[in-house]
Amino acid sequence: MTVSIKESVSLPVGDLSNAESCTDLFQEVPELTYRRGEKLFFGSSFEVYLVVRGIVRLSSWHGEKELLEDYFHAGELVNCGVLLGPPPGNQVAAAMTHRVAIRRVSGAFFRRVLQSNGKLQREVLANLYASLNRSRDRLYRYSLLNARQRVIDFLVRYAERSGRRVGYEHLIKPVPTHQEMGDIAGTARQTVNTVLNELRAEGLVHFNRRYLIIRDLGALKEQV
DNA sequence: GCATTAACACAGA
DNA sequence: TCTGTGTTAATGC
Repeated sequence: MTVSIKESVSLPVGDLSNAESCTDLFQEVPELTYRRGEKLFFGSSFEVYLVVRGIVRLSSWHGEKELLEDYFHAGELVNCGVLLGPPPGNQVAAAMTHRVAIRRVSGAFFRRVLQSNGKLQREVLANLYASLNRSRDRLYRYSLLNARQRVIDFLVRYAERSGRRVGYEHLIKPVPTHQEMGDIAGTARQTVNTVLNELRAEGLVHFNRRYLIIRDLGALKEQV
């Protein structure tokens, strides 16, 4: 079953066999925007998505329970696996931040371009490898870290991935909600709140609804 | 003792 | 006024 919330898949035109980067494949297709929580797809998707703005969360459903598998920032590709085999069928991709923009092309089109472009093949492999590593890291975190450490680990990773460096500090803006941080860290939103307040009391972070500043990323890392 | 669940207050739409 | 979020207290494992 393929169900897309926003239909109208358009194909890029022109010769892309010499494309320098995977993002080139998305240049001709229109940008689609999503509000927080809105679904990019559910069930199976045979398309590949480029995140242009915001964060996309990918999760899978197992009966009544949802497992957050991965999340993707601007510039990253979602659903790359469809280039190598059929999608699992129980996945949901949704906008995790306020305003998410993506572009998408069909997996079939993507595969055609890949066949004659070794550079893009290596880029896709690197992308899949990075995703594999994130999964392995998540397994490590769930089995070896407690809730507090997982929240801190999330902060460090998030800051390094999409935080802005301001002098010795790191600015996270906009701030994910405690609910979202809890989803990613695998804990309750109340626990996230408790940990953040402890870190604030220790002078390691400063935050409000609009932004979060990590005073000392190094000191934070040592707590994981 | 740690983490989740419950309960409540508050802010923004 | 309603929904989502932040905070604190109670409960369970």
